[in-house]
Formats: sequence, structure tokens, C-alpha cells
Amino acid sequence: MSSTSFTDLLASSGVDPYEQDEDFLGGFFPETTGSGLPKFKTAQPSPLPISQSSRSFAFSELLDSPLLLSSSHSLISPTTGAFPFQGFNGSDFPWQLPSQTQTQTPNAASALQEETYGVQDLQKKQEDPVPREFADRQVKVPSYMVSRNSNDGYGWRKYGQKQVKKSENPRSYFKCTYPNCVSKKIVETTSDGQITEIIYKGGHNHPKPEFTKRPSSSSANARRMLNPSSVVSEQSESSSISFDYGEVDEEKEQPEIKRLKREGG
DNA sequence: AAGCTTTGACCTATA
DNA sequence: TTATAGGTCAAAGCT
Repeated sequence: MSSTSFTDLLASSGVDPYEQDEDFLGGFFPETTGSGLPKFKTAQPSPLPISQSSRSFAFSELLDSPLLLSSSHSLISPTTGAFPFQGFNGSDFPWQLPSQTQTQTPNAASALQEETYGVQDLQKKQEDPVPREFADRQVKVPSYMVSRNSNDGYGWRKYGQKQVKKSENPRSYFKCTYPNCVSKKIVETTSDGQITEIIYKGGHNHPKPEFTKRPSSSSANARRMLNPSSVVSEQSESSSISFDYGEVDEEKEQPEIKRLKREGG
């Protein structure tokens, strides 16, 4: 997407962001490798000329889109020339940097560690003397993209909620309901239900369920899906969803990134 | 009855 | 070593 905005891509692709929410931005994580564990460590979204809101977003969501995948080749840092996104299996992504070594993770916990995505609020970026290399990781998205994340196609079970000091908004903690899947996500919402941040941790070790359109078995969740307003109302502002860059150069890391890395391992 | 959310308590890492 | 913050657990209740 070197010359086309994300919204343009959406429009040109015929993708209706509201009707294809499960398919377009779906908490994407790589297919499993031979060991059953995906290889997906870092990601560096390129800046999207979309929103002026100081938010970021989950690159994983973009990756779930074939549209974005096809255009992700341009997601190389204009400053470093590097694309810190490692292929799932060291080969799935042709743009993988050869210098980035892959290590097969023997267990799900390790997978979680290696696949910790994180969130950086762009406001922090603006407050801190963040080098461009890191600022490049901020991607702004329209509000509808964020809305989609409440329904990313995977089954999530909420296992906790916490009011954290760093944010005035509560965080909700979700686990993937798929057996043996270690994927988690943390959703930060405003008091009126607007998602302001989504953090994905760990990758799904399974394909996206086909029944996720309307999982009747999970009544509560299904109701939320059917009534998105209960989770995410029409948002006048973009919200942030972004990554935890598991392997960002130390000198470029911000405290939050470090914290998330610690969480990952 | 199964699976979900809620929510206070508990655990752990960090300063 | 201790206080604090963030993340997770698990019982209870709901759909």
C-alpha cells in the first residue's frame, strides 16, 4: 500500500468492513508449523494515511486480510529498511529478513512468548522522544476497523477485567476458546464500550473456525456479536490496536514494549 | 447443562 | 525488602 490508503484499499477490494468483519480482520495468527506452533514474532506496520487520531492498531488484524497480505510487501520500515515481521515458519513470508533467526518453540508457552503482540498508544509516541524507527510502528485506522476487532472470527472467553493505572479505561482479558490454543487478547475499552486498544498475545495454533459467523453455542458472545453496540458503539474516533513487538531493538524499545516482552516471557 | 461473564482475591514482576 | 501494578484464577450467577 505504497500509494493507496487503507480505506481506499477497502473500497477498491469491495470489502464491506461491517459485513465481513469475521473475515477481514480476524485476530490473525499464522498457521501452525510442523511443531504445531506458529512463527510470528514481530511486526512493523507501515504508517497508514487514514486517521488523525492518535491511535494505533493491531497489525495482526490487517494480516488477516488477503488484501493486506497482498500489499504487505511494502511494509518495510522506510527508515531501517527492515521489516521486523518474521514469517510463520521462516518461509511463509518472502520478506523475512535473513538476519532474523527463527527458533522453533517446543511448547505453547513459548509460542505465547514469541508471539506477543503489543499496543502502543500513539499519544505516548508523541509524548516521548520516540525515534522514527519506532514511530513507524504506529498505524492509524478508522474506527470501523477497530469495531471489527470485537468480532475477529475467533472464539474468545473473557477471564478477567482490570482497571489499570496506566489507563483510565478498564482492560478485559480474553483467552481463545479453542482447545490448546494459547492465544490471548487484552481489550481496553472506554466507559461507553468503545475499544481503545487491543493487544494480542500468542498466536492461534488453529485455523479460524468456520462457525464463527454466529456461534450459537456461546450465547453471550453471540449476542454481543449480533449486537455490536453492546461492545463497540459507533466510534467517532479511531481506536488503537497495535502490536507488542517482541524483538525490537533494545535501544528502540519503549518501556511499555519492554513490559509486554516481559509478559511474553 | 454448557459455556459465558463478572468480580474479588491471589500471584508475580518491577521499582 | 516492600509497595504497587498488572495479569490470572476461580466461584458465583446468568443466558
